[in-house]
Amino acid sequence: MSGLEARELRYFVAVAEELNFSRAAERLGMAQPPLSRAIRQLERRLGADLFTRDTRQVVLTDFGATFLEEARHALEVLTAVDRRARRAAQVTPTLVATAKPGIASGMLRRVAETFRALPGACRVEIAVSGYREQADMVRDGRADVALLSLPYERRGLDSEPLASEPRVAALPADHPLTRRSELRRADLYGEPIPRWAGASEAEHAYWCGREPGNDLPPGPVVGDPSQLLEVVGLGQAVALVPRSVAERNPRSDVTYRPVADAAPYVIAIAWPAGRRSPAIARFVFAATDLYLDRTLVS
Amino acid sequence: MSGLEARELRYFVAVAEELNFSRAAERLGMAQPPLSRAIRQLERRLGADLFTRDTRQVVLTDFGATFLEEARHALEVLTAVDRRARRAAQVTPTLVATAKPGIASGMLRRVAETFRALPGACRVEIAVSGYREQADMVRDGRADVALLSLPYERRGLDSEPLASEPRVAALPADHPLTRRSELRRADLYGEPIPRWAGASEAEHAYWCGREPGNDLPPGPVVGDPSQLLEVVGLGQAVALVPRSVAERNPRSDVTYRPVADAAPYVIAIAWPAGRRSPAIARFVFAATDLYLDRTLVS
DNA sequence: GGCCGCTCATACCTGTGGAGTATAAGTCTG
DNA sequence: CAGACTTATACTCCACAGGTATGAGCGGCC
Repeated sequence: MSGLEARELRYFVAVAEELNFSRAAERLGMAQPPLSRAIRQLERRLGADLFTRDTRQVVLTDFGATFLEEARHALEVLTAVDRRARRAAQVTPTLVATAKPGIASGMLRRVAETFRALPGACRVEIAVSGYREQADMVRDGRADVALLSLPYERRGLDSEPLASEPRVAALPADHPLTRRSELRRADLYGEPIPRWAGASEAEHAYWCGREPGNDLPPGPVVGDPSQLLEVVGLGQAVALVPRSVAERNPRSDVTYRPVADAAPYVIAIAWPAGRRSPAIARFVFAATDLYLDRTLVS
Repeated sequence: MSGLEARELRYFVAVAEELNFSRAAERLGMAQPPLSRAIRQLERRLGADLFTRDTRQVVLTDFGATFLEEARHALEVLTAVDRRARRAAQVTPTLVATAKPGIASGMLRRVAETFRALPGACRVEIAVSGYREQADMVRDGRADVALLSLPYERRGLDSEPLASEPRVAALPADHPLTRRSELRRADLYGEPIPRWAGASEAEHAYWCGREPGNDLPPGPVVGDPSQLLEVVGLGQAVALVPRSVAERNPRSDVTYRPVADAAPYVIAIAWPAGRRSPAIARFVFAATDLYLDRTLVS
């Protein structure tokens, strides 16, 4: 009756990931028998087996597989709460903000300055984050707010768009389309388009300038803008990039052309869903006050 | 180092709600001293006090207040995981679906029928739910999916719009506007408009036919459609209602008129964010297959 | 085929720490 | 100032998380 305990979830996830009680126990810094017992107890409490195990191998049941997602989610929330609380508990409470490297870090600095000028503002720390890592940092509590670009994975986040800029096509310098001064999305259909590493279907569709669900042209997988431009320069693909990226990366082997009907590049501020602490609220206010409804100038 | 435990959060929330260690302990079915100790320990682990207490009264610190929101959220997720897991563990796994009473329960029955015809479908239970309670039921795990109407509180939910119908103005029979055969939103500006009990600003703005943030006319608070129509019939307010509500409620003291530019009434299917279990996926598929892009006929 | 190596389960023991009881100590009230 | 309320402290206790030793099932291998 007493409800799930976080410890049980941590144990279960470890076993589910290792699919081996001994290794999982080692990872948890405990012995194997109590771990086996704890899992049995969890199974009794839930009312169904999580694993089918013989002495040779352990596999998740269907029920175990769905419960694994649930358990991971609950633990993610729990660690995020823990991290944010520990940060808020410090003698000098610190708001951690993060942004994608590049343009947004300039925006972020300015938002942070505005925030610090507000009454009741606290210390702000700007955390560096890898490409596309911002949303995860907010979700797992390593950061309180993030500037990130659409379309990002919104699950578990509240957000507010701040600024946008048009996207342009990056074409190999000798591509036939460079003869036109302006393109439309449809002109790129059929061209290979790079896929961002780890991008979801919806994100990839956005970068291709298409609606999700359509067949998407295959293309090389890239991890950052310079890789992307390299791939374009080599003639292996075409791509849609924010105009500011184009302006900061003039290359003789890449030609940029406006795309009239491409959805703009949007930068939004995001924070943990529903967690509008005073500090976060003030920071979001500072950001929207500075940028809302203004077009991003490169 | 070992991370937050659910038990600690339950204790903390109980004390924060009672603001009294003895009563909280009683509610938790335990004695007061261990509860005091547990809270002290939690405070040590987090690194700051949650309460300021003298022997006469207990009050939340600022830190405690923000942590209360966090703790409630984490516990909500945890209980939801628990409830869904226990349901999935049953010998006959059962998907629980809910909807607002009225039109949607008809839709829900049909979606459930379609779902049951799919290969691999499980048992479906249709849960009754109070007005505006559907989203909460999904969030706290009492239901797996819900049919609800926009704009609902999206936090923690994924959703897909299913059907829509136009909204019409409900006017007192002797109101001057009844002389016109069709209205526009602006015609209602300045009229008192009922406020749904518990509605957020954004929701209220939708029911007023206005953008959020504008000044909203004050009006009586109502809890269900019949209350709302009563208030309109008495001449105390005007309101926007879905056309089907108008058709099912002919009243001599209320006159309905189309409103050309009012945002339509939208019914969506919602499920726990990111938790796309096979059963939920199939149910959402059944719903979109039946209704997507069709206009709701009363 | 019998041995070995690997797994998880069972049995039993141990110690930590969560929870109980009794009581002190503080503060407001009449 | 006594009494009614609080929460905190000091202890005792025992449940249960966790450890150790060992059994038991299943393959692979010489």
